[in-house]
Amino acid sequence: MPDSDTLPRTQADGPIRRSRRKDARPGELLAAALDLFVEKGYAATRVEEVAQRAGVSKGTLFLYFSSKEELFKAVVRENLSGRFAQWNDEIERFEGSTRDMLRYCLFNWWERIGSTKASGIPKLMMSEAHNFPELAKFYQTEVIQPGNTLIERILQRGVASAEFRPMDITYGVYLVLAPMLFLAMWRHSLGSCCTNHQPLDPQKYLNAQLDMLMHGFGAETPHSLTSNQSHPT
Amino acid sequence: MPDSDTLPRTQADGPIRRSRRKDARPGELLAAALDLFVEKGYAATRVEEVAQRAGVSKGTLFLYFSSKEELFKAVVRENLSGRFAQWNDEIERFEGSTRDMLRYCLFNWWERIGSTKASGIPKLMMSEAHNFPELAKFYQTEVIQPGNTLIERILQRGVASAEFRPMDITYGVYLVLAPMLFLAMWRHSLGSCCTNHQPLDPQKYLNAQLDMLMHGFGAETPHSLTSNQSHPT
Amino acid sequence: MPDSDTLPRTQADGPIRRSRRKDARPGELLAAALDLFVEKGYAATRVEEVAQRAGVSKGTLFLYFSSKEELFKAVVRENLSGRFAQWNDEIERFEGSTRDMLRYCLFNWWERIGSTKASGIPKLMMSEAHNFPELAKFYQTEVIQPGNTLIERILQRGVASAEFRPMDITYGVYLVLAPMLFLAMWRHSLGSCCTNHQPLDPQKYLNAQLDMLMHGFGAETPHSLTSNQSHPT
Amino acid sequence: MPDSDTLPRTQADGPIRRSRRKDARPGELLAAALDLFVEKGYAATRVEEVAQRAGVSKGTLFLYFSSKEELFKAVVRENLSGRFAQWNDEIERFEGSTRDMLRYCLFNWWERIGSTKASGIPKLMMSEAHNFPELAKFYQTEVIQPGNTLIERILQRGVASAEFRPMDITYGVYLVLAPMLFLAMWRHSLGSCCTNHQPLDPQKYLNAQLDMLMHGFGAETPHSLTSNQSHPT
DNA sequence: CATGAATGAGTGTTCATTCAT
DNA sequence: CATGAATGAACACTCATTCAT
Repeated sequence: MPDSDTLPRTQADGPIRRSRRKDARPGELLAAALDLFVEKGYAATRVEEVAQRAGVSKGTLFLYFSSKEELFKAVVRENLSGRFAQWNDEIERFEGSTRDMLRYCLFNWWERIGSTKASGIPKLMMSEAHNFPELAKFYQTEVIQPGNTLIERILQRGVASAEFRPMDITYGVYLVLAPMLFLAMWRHSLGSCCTNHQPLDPQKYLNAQLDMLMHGFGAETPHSLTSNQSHPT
Repeated sequence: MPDSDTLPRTQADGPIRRSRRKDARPGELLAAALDLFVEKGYAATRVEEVAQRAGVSKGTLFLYFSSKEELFKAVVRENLSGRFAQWNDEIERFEGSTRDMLRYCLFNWWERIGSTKASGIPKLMMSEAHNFPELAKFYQTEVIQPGNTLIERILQRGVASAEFRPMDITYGVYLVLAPMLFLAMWRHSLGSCCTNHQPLDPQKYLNAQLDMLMHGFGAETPHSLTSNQSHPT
Repeated sequence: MPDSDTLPRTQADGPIRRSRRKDARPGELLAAALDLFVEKGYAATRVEEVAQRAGVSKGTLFLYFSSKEELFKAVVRENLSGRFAQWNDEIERFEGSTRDMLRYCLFNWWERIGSTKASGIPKLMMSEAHNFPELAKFYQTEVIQPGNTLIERILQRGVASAEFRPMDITYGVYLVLAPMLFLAMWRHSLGSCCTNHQPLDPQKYLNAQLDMLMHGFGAETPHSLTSNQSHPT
Repeated sequence: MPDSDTLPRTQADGPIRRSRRKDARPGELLAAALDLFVEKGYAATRVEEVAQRAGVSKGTLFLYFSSKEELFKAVVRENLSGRFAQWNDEIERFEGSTRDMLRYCLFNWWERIGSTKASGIPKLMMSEAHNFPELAKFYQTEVIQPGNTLIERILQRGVASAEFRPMDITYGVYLVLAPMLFLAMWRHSLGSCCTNHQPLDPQKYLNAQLDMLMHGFGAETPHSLTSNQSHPT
């Protein structure tokens, strides 16, 4: 799917890449970089290893990305921030109850982000934000703020339609965000190794969190949607 | 007294002697290391800085810890002195509603762990679990499982007393855990830098989460405990 | 017309063909290279920048010059097209006092060489002579010696006509040469950056030097201190 | 001689070197650095080579000098700028004619700077000033300005005592400076290779220049050609 | 025991050079 | 002929680790 065609290019489109016909190279590099960044962290990832995994030389990498930092930013754009435009669209076009919208959002996030390697990026940022303030600021602007705005809209819609009770939206956002980020972090850290007894089924986890949110946000329906949390997908 | 210095060593010299009589030095080193590892992550922490903060030379550090990796492991292990025994006691002795018990637990955790340096340990584990699987396993058994058990007990008490509706306890635990860990990590990473607009007031955050849990867990009270979220402390 | 392309090559292919029929390309490259070598020095000049300024690709540059070093040598050699023949003519035809001749020479040099890009060549040679001894030797025979001879003739003319007092011509040449070369180098280096206060007006500078030479060379001066220059130490 | 004790330390005294008893190391490094910088230029000199020539490892060099740039600055301070204090003293204490003072200065400069490797530094700066504006600014402040001031004082003294005729001091400085710098540059570039025919005897050269200056600066000469310096073009 | 000087492998980045198209 | 994508050898600088004192 030509998702990337609609990506909003926030920077001058990669200072280097010129020819359109051979975008395979940057793509492979971005994939390799995502893998390694998520696996080893930003600092511990060596650019040469990224290049090797993409099957090119170190010099070639710098042909497409002017620095390690730009490479990372490109990874974030490719996997996270570049998708908000589409998501905002989907939210705006969504017809149905805000509860369904919220459910749709969570499970959609899970499918497109949470269950993929992309969910390693938030974990990475949490781990390394302190050491790379430039990247932290970038992430703040490109991911956190759009994400928060997205959730805010949903909550405001719910409050406006009287589905949700009035709330402090700022902390309402955290009520939605925390479970998602926790899930992402868990999968990429403690959950991925040695928690073999009870592997935390994401579907069940998200259903539980969603059920909880419904009750918490719910305005009048006291003990309602506890039955059919099954994910429609 | 250095009696043992004159005794013939009957055991093969382990690479690092952790003599018990002078724990002052290792203690200061471990404290300094905790600070720095939490603040900057494993890779970005320089052993020299750890030594400086502990007031000793780099060489001395290596006298006590044979490598940076060993230092890191020691830091994590050292800070896992189980407080769970005490907490389990407190829980068992607790008289009052399970809702109050839950509230007590969260705010207590915040005061004793979340708001202190100790909350850096979970952050460390989340960040570095991938690179130190043995430590992760250790953390799993020493912290995760006891913690989960503690929360499980609370939930089971609530269900038993019909305060909480029946639930899948396994995922109920995550409903409680996720907001706490998210708070701890957020404060140590993205929340501490460049989120200048709204610094996430922990009290408000925990109240919101608690309110949410109460609604979610609540069995019959549809719109109840929304009044007294004020932290008793 | 590419006739020669179809002819069998009777000579061993030199690594670089410098065909005369399309000197446009090498010419532009040499001009661009001169600019950049003078401005930034040999090491700091990137061949890609040279190619860009000449409007061709990096690969094309290497089509004409087998290496950066060869390019540099070509730049220096190319710009040593002896103007000395013409100057010698002018000097020989010059009618007037030798003082005027000397003045004419200095200001003429300034106009044709010193103030133009050509003054970059002496700077290049001074800067890089150590790294390119062959070039230095070449420069020595092609520029230094003819130049010295030219100045020698002027001085000898002055001495012959009794305008100048007798002198060791060899060092008299340096008296004329030093100020000129100093001016050329100064403008291309320290004088061009950060000497913001007083940008060294070349006219004034040359006038001052010339005035000095006139006094120094002047024959009639009564109490010339030419006797005891011996260094006291 | 404890020259260095009187050096004005313009920066916080070398951020690293702490123990006073082992200054051998920095000294050897500075000597090696001077050698190589002069021989190969700033950019082309590899710090590892400096370290090797000093008999230490690359890491050790960075123990004493925090960067290549600081190393270079230290070399300049050690060999040039650090000596102005002493020279200014000598000038102020000098008793005798200003002509003798000027002669003393030139020959003294030759002995202490011109004839040593230190004279390679001005050449180096001329060659690389464009590429390292930081260094150029440093050199401007630490060497050129003090040097100019020193010469200005001499000239002003001569004018004040009526030994020298009135002059534009700014360009008078260049009259003194140009021959010295030319000599330094010549020795380190074209003069050092392949000019084997006539090796430019520095004593003779300086005497000739000095003689010239004396005549040029001389006050009493009756028919000074100061009138027609106007450029005929 | 404690030090801190010394080390050298490793990291991000640059750039002359090559070569398939 | 001309291109520009690809390369890999360097380089400045860092930092965990060692060891003589």
